[in-house]
Amino acid sequence: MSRPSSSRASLRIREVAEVAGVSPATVSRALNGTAVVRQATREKVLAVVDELGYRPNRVAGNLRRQQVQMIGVVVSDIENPHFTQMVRAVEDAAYLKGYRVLLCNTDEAPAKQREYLGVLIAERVAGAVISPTEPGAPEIGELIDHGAAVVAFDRAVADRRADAVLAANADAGRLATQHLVATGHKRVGFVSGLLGIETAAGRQAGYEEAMAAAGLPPMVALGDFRVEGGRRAAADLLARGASGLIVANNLMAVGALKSVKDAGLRVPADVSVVAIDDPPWAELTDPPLTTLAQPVREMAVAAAELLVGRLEGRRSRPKRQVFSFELRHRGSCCRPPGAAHARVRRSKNEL
Amino acid sequence: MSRPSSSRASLRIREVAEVAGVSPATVSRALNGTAVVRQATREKVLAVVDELGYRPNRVAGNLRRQQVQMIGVVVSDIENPHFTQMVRAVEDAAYLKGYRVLLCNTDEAPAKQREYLGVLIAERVAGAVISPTEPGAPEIGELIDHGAAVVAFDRAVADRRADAVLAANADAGRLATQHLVATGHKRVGFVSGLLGIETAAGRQAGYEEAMAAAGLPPMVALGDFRVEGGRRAAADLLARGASGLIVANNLMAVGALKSVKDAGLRVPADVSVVAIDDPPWAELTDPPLTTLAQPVREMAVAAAELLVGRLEGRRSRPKRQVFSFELRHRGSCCRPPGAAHARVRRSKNEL
DNA sequence: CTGAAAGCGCTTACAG
DNA sequence: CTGAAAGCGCTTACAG
Repeated sequence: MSRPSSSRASLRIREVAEVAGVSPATVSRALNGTAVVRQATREKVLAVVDELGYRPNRVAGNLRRQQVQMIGVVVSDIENPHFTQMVRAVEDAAYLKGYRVLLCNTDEAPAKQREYLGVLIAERVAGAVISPTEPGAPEIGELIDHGAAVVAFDRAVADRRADAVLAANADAGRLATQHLVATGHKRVGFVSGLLGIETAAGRQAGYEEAMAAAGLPPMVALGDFRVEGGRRAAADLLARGASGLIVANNLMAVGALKSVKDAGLRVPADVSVVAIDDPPWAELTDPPLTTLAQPVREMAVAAAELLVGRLEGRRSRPKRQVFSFELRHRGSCCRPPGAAHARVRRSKNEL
Repeated sequence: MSRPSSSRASLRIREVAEVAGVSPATVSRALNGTAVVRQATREKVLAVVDELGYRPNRVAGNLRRQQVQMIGVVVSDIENPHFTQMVRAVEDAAYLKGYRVLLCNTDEAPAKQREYLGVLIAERVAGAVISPTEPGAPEIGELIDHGAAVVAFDRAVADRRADAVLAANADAGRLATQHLVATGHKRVGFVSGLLGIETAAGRQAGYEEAMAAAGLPPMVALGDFRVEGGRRAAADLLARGASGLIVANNLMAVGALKSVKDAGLRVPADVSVVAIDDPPWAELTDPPLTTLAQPVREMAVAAAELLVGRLEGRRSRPKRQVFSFELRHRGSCCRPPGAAHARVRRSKNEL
């Protein structure tokens, strides 16, 4: 049982050494197990450490060892369930390996990304998982120059030295489109994400390709990967007569569902909806949402493993892993309202 | 425009000083603005810094300054939307003040909490926002001994020197109960949280008090604050004939809704449900969920402000702020099935 | 197996 | 306004 003195806060390794009757070097060795220490000496030291409540100052250790057991996680917004899951999985893996997680939200703002990357460089973190807003930011290369292991998540980075864990975004757009087309839809609208973001562009490209292959004209409305933009874009597409909606991410799906309701329409009777991303609430909506799910957890684990692999010194050429989406059939798609169905129907009541 | 040399990674302040023709002290002063530097000198220094791509090593600075601009955020699980919101709001406030956020998930495991608190002490963080799993852990006091500002969030800590931002949990239990009782329910069940967690205990106490005041017998089933425990506990209460369910947190609400569905019952026709916590998906469920919402964002901002206040040196006796819940009427409550209604009704279809 | 000494890369009294 | 020197608290070659 430790019974720390009240002044433990200012304790340095020297005090511990004096009390234990050894040198600071021996205390360090006993504590870190970095060299052989006589059993009795070690026990004495540890007893004194415990008794005094000594807590080695890691900041000093980090400087001396030229090593910081910390990794940065850079995402647009941890409140996006996609990134929440990712961050959690990375934290788990990091924790097991003795690394800490520094959380950085960029809000898709290049300036904020740059600033946070600057912080990661300055703090000399051992590595970073980055879902870049600006994939070509020079700070990413700088971070790598400084010896950090970098894994791009969701979106590639320009620097070729980084590992990457990506999802097959074009496939997602294509699969969603093919699903709606096969169900009988001809007027399939796409609620797109922020222009210039790789995941958004890929998903849209897959959609356009599949529409072209089906001989159908594309209908795209620009969203912003957020709830409100999704609502507006979906409203636009509904006004243009879309009977099926593909929504490029989970936040915009919330907006799109609202928009359908606002228009007095019903899912799926009047409008079929497929969302890309599979948030935890997809099963809870009315009706449950058909989605294209990416294996976020697996992807995060892969990212963490790539990172830890490099942190532990395994060298190899940069790796790029691409994960597949999976269509999860739930209740938000059916045949479009045709001859047998009224085009627009009022929702029964709002409750 | 900077055109950094390829060896910028190993640059130290000394090299910069040599190139600029000044001493390291002057470079430091020019960079930090901690003392007056002649205009021309400063410009020369900054030009060289930019040209060489010099990035001061913050680990060294932290050690020298005896100050780390980092705060720890300790929660059970960032995937719980309640904590996701909290962490995000704290990160925002921290970012504005120049502090970084170290993310710590404890999974309600005292051992993990202790280990992470040990990390925060060792890293000599400036402060921490803690939603404790073990409110009496000695590491909390140690952290404060080491000069860190500590704010307890959601749950109080034993150490009296910490600030606290809490919610009126007993009120939440009471309000939920009174709402169901006023709606006509007599068999109101309570899906409780983990025994020993303050928020769980408070919410349950409010429920029991309100039931007693209404002359009704309490019906409690033990959950665990997670989805699966909520499902089991709700199933138990339904089997015992509950017509109304109060669920002690948002994760268990997901389980409780599943459980109602599994039993072939419908919300609210057969069973009314009130959830404590107001997750983002509460509006999306079928029907939308009536909840007791706490102002998480406001609470997180309050926590961050208390923290920053102490970090910036404002001393005062520990503060304790208690926030109120608000009943958000949505669609998951109505009169219990009485003479006019069949007790059990099959759900129409599952789709 | 252990200690004395150097040094990680900064910042900051101190002196001028 | 600027520089030389000390020192933050560790860890680790080096010597014994």
